[in-house]
Amino acid sequence: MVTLADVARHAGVSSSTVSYALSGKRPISHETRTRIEQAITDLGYHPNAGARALAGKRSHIIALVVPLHPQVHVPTMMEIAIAVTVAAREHGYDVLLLTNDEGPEGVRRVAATGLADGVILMDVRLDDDRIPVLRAQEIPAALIGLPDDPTGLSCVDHDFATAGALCADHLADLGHRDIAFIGYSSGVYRRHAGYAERTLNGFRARAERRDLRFLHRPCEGTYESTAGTLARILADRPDTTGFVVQNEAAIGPLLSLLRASGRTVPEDASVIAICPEAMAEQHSPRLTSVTGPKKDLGQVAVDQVMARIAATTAGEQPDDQLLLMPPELVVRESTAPAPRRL
Amino acid sequence: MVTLADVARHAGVSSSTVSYALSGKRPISHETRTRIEQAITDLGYHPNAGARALAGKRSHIIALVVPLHPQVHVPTMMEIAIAVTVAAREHGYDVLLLTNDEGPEGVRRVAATGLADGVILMDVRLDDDRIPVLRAQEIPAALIGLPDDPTGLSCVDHDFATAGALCADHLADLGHRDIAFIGYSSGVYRRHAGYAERTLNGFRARAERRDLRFLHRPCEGTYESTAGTLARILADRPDTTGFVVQNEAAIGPLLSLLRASGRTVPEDASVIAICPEAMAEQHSPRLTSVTGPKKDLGQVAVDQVMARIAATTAGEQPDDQLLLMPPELVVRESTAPAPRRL
DNA sequence: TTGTACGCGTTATCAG
DNA sequence: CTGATAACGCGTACAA
Repeated sequence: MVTLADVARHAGVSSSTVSYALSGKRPISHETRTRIEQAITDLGYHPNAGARALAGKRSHIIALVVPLHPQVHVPTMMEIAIAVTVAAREHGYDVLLLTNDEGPEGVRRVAATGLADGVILMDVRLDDDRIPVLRAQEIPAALIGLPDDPTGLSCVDHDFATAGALCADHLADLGHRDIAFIGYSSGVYRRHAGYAERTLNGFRARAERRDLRFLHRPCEGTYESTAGTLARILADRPDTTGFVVQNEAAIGPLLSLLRASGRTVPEDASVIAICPEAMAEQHSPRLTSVTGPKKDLGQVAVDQVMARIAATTAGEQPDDQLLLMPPELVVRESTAPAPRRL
Repeated sequence: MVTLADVARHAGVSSSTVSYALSGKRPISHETRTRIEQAITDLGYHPNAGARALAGKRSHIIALVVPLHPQVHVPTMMEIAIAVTVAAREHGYDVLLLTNDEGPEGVRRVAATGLADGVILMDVRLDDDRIPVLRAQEIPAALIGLPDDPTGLSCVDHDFATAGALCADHLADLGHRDIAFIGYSSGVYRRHAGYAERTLNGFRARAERRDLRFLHRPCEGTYESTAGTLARILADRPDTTGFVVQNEAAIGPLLSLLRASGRTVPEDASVIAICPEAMAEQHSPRLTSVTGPKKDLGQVAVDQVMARIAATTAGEQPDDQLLLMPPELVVRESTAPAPRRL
């Protein structure tokens, strides 16, 4: 293995000079700098990560904790994970993947051993048991999701309440009066996943203000459960003309079932989905949707941890950030004015 | 920070004794062992990862390289990633997530800096440019996928050729004569993703032996592209009664479209999917499918890298493993004997 | 602008 | 069974 000392010898300088040349923490004359660079490529030097972590007290690694049995949409999760990884690299950081089966202990472990300089938590529950660990370890952290007490933490999430409200407004504007909200499986609501509750609350509040009658139905998302859900909705409220879907998996089945029941979208029924754009574009008809912002949550979370790491390194108290990113309503082909009552 | 020396002092032993007590690399008397354990919990000691990596020459980290813009099914990818992470933990290893936008350079980087002790590559192409790097760096590696030259490497993948053959056999056994194979988007075939080609070849060979007439059509998987694909198939071969689908995204649309065209599954048309079991169960009717084995590819890949790391550590030449895991045909509700010709 | 020298926390060798 | 002690490779305060 080629060490920094080897490079120093080859370039005829001291090892500290090489170190500083690499870190840029003090000025180096143009000449010695080029000699050092030459030596580095000649020898094929790569700094040793372990030694760097030991001496520098920073591992240049952040941990990303992903849910083990994701109730959330997996591709969305993966997209965030990838965005985190790419964004971290731009800060010279690598990403350690942790699954939630280690539980809070996993977070404690990577923090206490110094394996990670910071942590990003996905799929945060309102009362999340990993949060006390973050506080106790005083490790820089960012949450993707919103716990019920975010003090001392940086958080980022979609503004799901607004997303719900946008759906209600859009359907109300089109003259729909009876709306069905098809949500995630009931387990998600029971687990107190914040996003599900917040969407529903935002929708409910706006729906009431706009004098909408509505039904909320959890749904597993399989074809059969969606069929059951839809049947119950139509039995309970035959006049339902507007559908809001938050369960990505239920979208395909729902469209299929509406068609099968003789209802044409959007002439007989309007459907609005809370989902990524790509998914909205993929269906037929293309779906009117409420979608998160362009700038990825993962990217924001990385910026937040980096800010906290920087502050901690500087001996300062990092300040808490709380970012709820506004969603956008994109009108496509699946919503239209409510049909006239017969 | 609590160090090993602190523990030693507190327990009244030398630091080397503590180190050995933890690693188990030499016998420790029961009494001192308990004193040490006591001290560790009293002080809340956690070994420092950087120091461990530096002194021990092993980081206890493996890198997992995931595709950036996955042409493959994302949930399947995520499942593998999670399986890798869990399996690695059981060996005392953590997983570093690398995306492919760093290209071969990313692999070089983590290997050369000693950040990772081993590498697992996903979405391996037949002629993959990361493989030369693995060979040059002599880093323990396992590939999920099959390159055209696997010498010096350990590989694991589904036996896609057999999967294709099983599909052909099952439909032939049921008396179908005209089959359509709906595959991944054409880009996948152009990229020489081994799995797509191998499935098709396996299917083709068996289909010819069984005197089947068949059509292969790439498909993007959106509702509209699937509609186009199906229309072309039925125009070209109106007598087609059997469908093999390898594109997960196309399954939902295909079922929907067959229904819309007045064809009942399985009475008028049989559909067999090459996909995970959960997905096959999710559709209506539940799909006859060819599915990978229970034991996860990720788990196997981890075992393979661990074996190579162990061999390398012992100064031995690791032996190459090549594991093609046999798929299973599960008959469900979507296939039936071919309809009589009218 | 450059060099010297020490410390980071563990592992492993060599004595006892 | 246990203790000293020398690496491991790099960062940085201090000195020049």
